[in-house]
Amino acid sequence: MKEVTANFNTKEIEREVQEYWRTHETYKAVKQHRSAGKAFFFVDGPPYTTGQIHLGTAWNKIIKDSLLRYQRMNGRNVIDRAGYDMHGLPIEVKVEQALGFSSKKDIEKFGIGHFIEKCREFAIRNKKLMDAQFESLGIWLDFPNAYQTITPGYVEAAWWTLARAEEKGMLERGFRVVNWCPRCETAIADAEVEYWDETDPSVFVKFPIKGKANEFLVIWTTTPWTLPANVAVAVSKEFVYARVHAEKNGHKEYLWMAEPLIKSVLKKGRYQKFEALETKTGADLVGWEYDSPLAEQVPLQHEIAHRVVAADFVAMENTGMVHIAPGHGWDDYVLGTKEKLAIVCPVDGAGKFLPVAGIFAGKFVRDANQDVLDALGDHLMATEKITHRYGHCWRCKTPIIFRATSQWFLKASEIRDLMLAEVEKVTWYPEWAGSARFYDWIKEARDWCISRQRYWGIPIPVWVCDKCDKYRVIGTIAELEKASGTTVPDPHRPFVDSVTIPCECGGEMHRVGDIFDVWFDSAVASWATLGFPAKTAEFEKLWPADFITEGQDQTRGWFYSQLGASTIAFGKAPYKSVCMHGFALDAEGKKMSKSLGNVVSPEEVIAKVGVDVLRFYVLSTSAPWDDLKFNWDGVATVNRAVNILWNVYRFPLPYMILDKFEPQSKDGVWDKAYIASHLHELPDEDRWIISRVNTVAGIVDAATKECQLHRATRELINFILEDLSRWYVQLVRPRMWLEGESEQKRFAYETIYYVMRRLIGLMAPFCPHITEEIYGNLRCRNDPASMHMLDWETCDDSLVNAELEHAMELARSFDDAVQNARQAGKRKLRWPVDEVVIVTAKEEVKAAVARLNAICMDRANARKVTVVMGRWDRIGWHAEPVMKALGKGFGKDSFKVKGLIEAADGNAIKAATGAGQTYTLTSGDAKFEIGAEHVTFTEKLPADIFSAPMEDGTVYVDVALTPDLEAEGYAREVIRRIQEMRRQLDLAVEDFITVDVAVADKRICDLVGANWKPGIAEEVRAKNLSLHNANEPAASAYQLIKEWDVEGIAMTIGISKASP
RNA sequence: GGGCCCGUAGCAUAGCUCGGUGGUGCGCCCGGCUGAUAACCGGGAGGUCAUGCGUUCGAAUCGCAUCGGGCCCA
Repeated sequence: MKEVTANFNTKEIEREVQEYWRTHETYKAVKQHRSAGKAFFFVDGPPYTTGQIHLGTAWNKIIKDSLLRYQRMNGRNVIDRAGYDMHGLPIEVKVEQALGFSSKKDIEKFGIGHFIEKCREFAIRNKKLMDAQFESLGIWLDFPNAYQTITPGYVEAAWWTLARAEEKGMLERGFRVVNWCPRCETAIADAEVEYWDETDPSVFVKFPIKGKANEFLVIWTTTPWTLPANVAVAVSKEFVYARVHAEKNGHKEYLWMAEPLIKSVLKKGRYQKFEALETKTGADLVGWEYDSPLAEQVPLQHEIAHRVVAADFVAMENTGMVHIAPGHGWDDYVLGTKEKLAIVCPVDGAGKFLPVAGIFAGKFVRDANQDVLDALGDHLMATEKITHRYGHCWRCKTPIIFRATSQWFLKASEIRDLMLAEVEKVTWYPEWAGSARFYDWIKEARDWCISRQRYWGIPIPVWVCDKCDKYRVIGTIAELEKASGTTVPDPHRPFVDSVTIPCECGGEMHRVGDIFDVWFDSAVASWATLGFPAKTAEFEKLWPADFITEGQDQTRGWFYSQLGASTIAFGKAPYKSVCMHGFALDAEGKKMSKSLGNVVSPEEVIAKVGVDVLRFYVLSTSAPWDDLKFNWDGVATVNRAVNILWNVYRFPLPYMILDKFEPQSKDGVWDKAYIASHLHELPDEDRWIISRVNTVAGIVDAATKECQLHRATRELINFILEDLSRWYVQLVRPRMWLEGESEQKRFAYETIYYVMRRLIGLMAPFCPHITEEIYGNLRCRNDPASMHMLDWETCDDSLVNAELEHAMELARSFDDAVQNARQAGKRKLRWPVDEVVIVTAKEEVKAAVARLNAICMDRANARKVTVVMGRWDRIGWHAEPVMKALGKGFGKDSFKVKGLIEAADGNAIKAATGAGQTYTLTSGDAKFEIGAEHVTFTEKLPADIFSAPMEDGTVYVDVALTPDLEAEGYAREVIRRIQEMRRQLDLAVEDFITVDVAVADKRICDLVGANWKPGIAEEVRAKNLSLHNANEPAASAYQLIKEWDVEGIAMTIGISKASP
């Protein structure tokens, strides 16, 4: 053991500990140590390689690390491979920006191969940056061996999974409407669409009814550019529609729309007169034919037979008639398929109209809105603006469009029930994350469009014959090599694009151009990380995962994508338990974002308070599943608690070292059995703190098992502050100062040692650095080299004494009350008091005070601490007049009587009225008879007695001084000042001094001199002490002379270090 | 528009499952200790428990509605 500095420098300690771990390969050694244990298969949700971790990412990994360290200490062989998500559009967009590209044409010109190389470099560079950031957080995951979604083996896992989907008929090639980003020129998943407000046109358009002159259907839309793709108008069967005769500026026409909406629509169209002529239900309208108002300008529209159809999604708003373009809307598409409407999409991947769109050809769709309105001419009935929520591409923020294209789908909707059944088998923390949130999300599951028309991703392993259109899904690289007769060194684009497979029909199969949705990459992580399908042994042994934990945003993300892929491939959930955690927000509960300028980075926190404090803070400040409102005050509070831990640890070290203390050990290994075998000899405070640390261990263990990390860490912080620092250390201090060999001191050392070892064991999963540092200093010669190799210890019931814990709680409550009462009586703690009395009705309190009497006396600085059951006879009564009764009984003498009652002996009045008699008050000649109705009583304390409530009782402190008490009080004042001066001279604890004390007041001087000279000399380690009455400073030359004012008495004290 | 979570002193939170005088920490004010000392400890002030309605003898807690924040969805 060595002494440690008072300046608790977390950063320095953490740097040293991490350096120690590095040079001793501690992580590896710990893994080796647990390698024979039962496996605990954890799958790291792969962060996307953006290069910069934020507070939320740090929190995520801290939760993982804490729980995994807990599992390791419990003997589990933890599969802890880290992972990174390294493909996808976000990286492509970053690289495009770096290269100054604005469209896919730029990429194709640059060369797909070159572009992918840039993306790969970007991903790998960022992965390395993030490795370092995670490791600086003390995260013990296998980073050097992290799974990366870009490796051939990983790609193969995705291919294999798709092959299973095809086998089971879950893969579908479909011409369907998808969310489409016109800038990225790719389909994007529902999950990749972000919504915010956009302002768009809101227009009412007249469609001429076939064969009826001057008669129209009125529809409403916010996307005029979809009108060139209109094929139908939808109505609700139940709604009532009306034929309206409308007149505007002398022009008359007939309009059809939902009857309840006539007024609002015609007002918008600025019609001066209108009149409903007849009504029909929607069902009656079905089958009506109409012409497109754009037939002239758009050749495509000539081909289409437009008609009215019924749909259940039509709402009673706008006109009650909905424009249907099955190529540009999801509902439209579904309806179009059902009604066998033409599904037309005259828009290319870049969002520009094709030649079939006639006059609009080449125009970008959103720019074409005005052109369409112009082209509508008289058919445009009204136009205004509307601001509504609109979808955008998650990466480039471009407003999306809906576009019917040929895509690949996994039929997730067909396995919905199986997924729901699997979700119920998973253990969720908290329970509602699964039963409510995730469950509801899966109920809505739609087919999953997995194809993207991009470059940096896992190529979809589907080869299509250019002759017979038959397709084949390739499951492994070996299979591809065999089928194609080519070696495949890298399964990425563009290389795989050039690999062809001969078809049975004699034609040649080419790979489809698409890559996977990047969410599919991480979806296969639980088996890809085990090297499956190339290797199967580990998979068979370990899969599915024992545990995963991620943020609540992953409900729709990784929790779902994994479940979907796994249910398709294996028919079951890929994880057994899931902890869903919250989001890291700023102090106001707002999302941290660069634009708001409220971002706090983990580095910033670490720079101020260190890693362990950050870890302890994020774990203790909120429940994992609640959002974390980051707050610097909270960080400072946790920092203080950790600092107190450091002080508690540091405090006994100098004494232990001075006494060459070694804890009981066997063969150089700490033997904690000492505590159990000596328990009955230990003083109560030792037995109490031993009991407490075990009780706490039980709570921490139970909480951690249930992912209640906030409860575990709060319990620990509370133990450090309340039990250790504020109580045990205060009680045990005098025993540290005992000279020479002493059993009591030895007990204190062994107890402190035990408690510290147990405490750092409990804290190790959460604060791995400071616990390692303390352990490194405390450990015995042959103890394991690292704290993290020790086994987890929960509560040892044989060391718990609930009765003693409760008794001590009462003693603490007593202590608080005494301090409170002393404060009221203005008697400092340094001054002894004669007696403290506790009045209580509870036997428990009496027993506790009897058992812990020495502690109570010491804490109260009292000569006696006694318990009175029921009522203490020194408490008197004070009578208070009841004016209402006095007025009735004494009339105009009331006020006189009031004064008399207040001045009278309350005890006497109470005795008389309590016995049913009256009490006579006299004033001059007047006599007044006081009855029970005239007075109420309050307690009256004798002078010098002050009280304060404690748990189940009241504490009374007698602060009256006797010469004896006064002598000790002054003696203590003198001692304190000499000690203060010792410190000023920077003397060592064991140094001796010579002292001269000149006291200006003769009475005080004699009082103290009579009995206290030896006591003072001993306390301050004085070889010579002279105490004399004088008004002048002592003449002799002392190293330090100071004048003091002690409670109004002038004293001059000189001290010097004595020669040894 | 829908699902889930959250709202308790200046700040951060416990209590809510299962109704019975709202605790704690930080900060603030006052004090103590002085062999943990740039440390430690005690006391005090500070609350419409987001708002409203309801159930109940009694609601922070149960129900409904509204408002605000977060995540997700349409």
